[in-house]
Amino acid sequence: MQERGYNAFSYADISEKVGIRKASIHYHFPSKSDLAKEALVRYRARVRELTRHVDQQTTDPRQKLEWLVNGYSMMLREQNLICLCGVLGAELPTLPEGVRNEVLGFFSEVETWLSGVLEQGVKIGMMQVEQPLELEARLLLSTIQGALMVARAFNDAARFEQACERLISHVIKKT
Amino acid sequence: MQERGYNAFSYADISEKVGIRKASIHYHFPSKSDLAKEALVRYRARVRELTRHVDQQTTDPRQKLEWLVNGYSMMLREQNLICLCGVLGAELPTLPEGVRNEVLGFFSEVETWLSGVLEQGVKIGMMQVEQPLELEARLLLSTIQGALMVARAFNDAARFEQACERLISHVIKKT
DNA sequence: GACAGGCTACCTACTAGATGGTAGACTAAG
DNA sequence: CTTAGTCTACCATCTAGTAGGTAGCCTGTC
Repeated sequence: MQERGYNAFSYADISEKVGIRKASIHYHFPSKSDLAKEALVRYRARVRELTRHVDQQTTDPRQKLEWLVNGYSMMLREQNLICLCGVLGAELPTLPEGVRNEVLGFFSEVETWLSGVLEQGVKIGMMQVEQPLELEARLLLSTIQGALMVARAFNDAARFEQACERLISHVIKKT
Repeated sequence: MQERGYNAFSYADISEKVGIRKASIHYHFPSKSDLAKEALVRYRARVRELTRHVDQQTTDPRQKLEWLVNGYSMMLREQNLICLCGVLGAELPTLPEGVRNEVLGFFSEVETWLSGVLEQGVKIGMMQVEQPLELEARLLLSTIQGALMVARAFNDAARFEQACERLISHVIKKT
């Protein structure tokens, strides 16, 4: 799903990969939207875990941002994958409502975390933002998603890293 | 295709919309990839026309960027559509090769144009970039694509405009 | 001017295979 | 004996794509 999107994977694909029959997968996930929803719940939990871990490991806001970027960067380099919600976001009008809501929830959650990081950076005088934090956070999320997509298209993970590095360095000015 | 992506539209959908039978569409576009390729050729031509028009209308590089952003913004507001190549980029691993190449070609072409605009801005002393123009152009493209996707997800075109405005104003510093 | 051949654009009817999903039997483990 | 998990076998529907036919138009030839 993360590789091919919601509309381009099937129960048969999964059946082949995990080695049990289609019907058995339907036993665990009655409908495709159940399956996708569960995948999203787990994906969100994983990302949440990463941000929590980062929050514990450092107080340096810039480093926090870089850690998130690094997480995506590794996924891109090692598995050629972009953000699950980036893929699904592009297919949004075709998704069942429950799935759509998970994707939107993910975006909101990440934006909220990013806002918090920026707020902290401003508070300790390390960053200087020029617009409401919320808008800065949205820009960060958008660029991450777009840069992942374009970088994978060109099979060039450096594109992603450079774009994020550039954005972090210059949109958030150090004083 | 621009709304739902490559994998979520069918000949039957088109047949219904244009009022001729599926087989007749196959007469004009034998395979789905032919159809998609042709759509991309025309989409690219449209965007190329826009950039050419912009190049003729103004020499102000900032205004040029804003015109491009405006083009997308209108598409988003009026038809709820994001960039065709943004949608297809997310599905890239599932696309036939010919289609994939058109998408990549589009990205390259836009990046080249953006580089040119930035170069001109630097030359006339209106902009000040801190990295190779190419990298700045890539950042712009990535943000445009990502911001379109996220903005449509939240059904909030202002998100797209704000993100682009923010990026144009601050990544490219006026001297 | 008539007529033959070819061409364009469409049609109906079909195919083989994939899709998400279900019914009901089997099996192993507690 | 129950139950969770798997299986085989099936279903209706949709998919891209094909075969073959037809109506109308253009063009070259007698």
